[in-house]
Amino acid sequence: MPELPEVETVRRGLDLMIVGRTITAARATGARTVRASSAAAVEGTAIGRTVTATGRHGKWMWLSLDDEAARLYIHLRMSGQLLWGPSTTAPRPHTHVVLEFDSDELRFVDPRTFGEVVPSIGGSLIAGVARQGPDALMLDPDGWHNVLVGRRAALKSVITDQHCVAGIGNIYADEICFRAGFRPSRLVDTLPKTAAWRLADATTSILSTAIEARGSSLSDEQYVDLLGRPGDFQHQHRVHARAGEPCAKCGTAITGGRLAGRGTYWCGRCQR
DNA sequence: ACAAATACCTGTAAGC
DNA sequence: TGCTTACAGGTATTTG
Repeated sequence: MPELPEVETVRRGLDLMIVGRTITAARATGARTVRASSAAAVEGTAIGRTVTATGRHGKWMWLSLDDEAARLYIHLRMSGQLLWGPSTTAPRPHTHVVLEFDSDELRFVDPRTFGEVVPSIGGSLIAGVARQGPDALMLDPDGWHNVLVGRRAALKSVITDQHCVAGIGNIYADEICFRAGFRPSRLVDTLPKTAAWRLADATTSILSTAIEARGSSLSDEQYVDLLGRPGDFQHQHRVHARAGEPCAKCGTAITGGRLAGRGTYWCGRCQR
């Protein structure tokens, strides 16, 4: 599922492929994908404009366009994909928004329609982005202290809450908890004073390594990059979806369970 | 004010 | 074989 490393991989692809190019046509046929505004608003914001830059905060990414401080914000949620290729490529089911760049096009494909494309004009932040906590890659130990202080919920619940810290989802939360040595269910107000340092180190290490590996693709291959290629970081997962396998550090079988309704994995010996 | 549960979706896989 | 059910999970909303 697209979390910060997958979104960043797609954003870097967009940087290479479409910055400097002009949108010659736009079609928004998926009503749910443009539910925050309308098909006309998305198409009208896009057509005729040149992409000047790309950006990302947490799991949101955007295209900056060349006048009126216009932007197109994109969130893939769980099953969303952005795919780039020649306009002659066969159309895929569940294609909800298409941006044409002469003979190439960018397609937003999303079977489960949780994803969104949101236009913005005049430099105003859209609501979904304005509510986000600090980006997970921007947090130092002091920042982590501020995320944790005053909270009592389970650690995994806090670090997957985008209002607290943006970009970490179910997969990377498990991997970060493992690297930091804390159980996902550990209540935040029982953490030691070193927790902010350990979480800062674990998060920076896991996320930056995952970006280098171009993200994680699980068995369903829901996540692929702009050119349809899966990522490689799933081979470096230590706990996520590895119930019963030996822990890489101590050999104890990895435990699988549920926390806050989500599949959760940890080592009962290395994580406390 | 905070935390837990639920709704929103479709494709896939397991169980009977 | 074919049906039903559970599960996958991000986030806004609802409930506790």
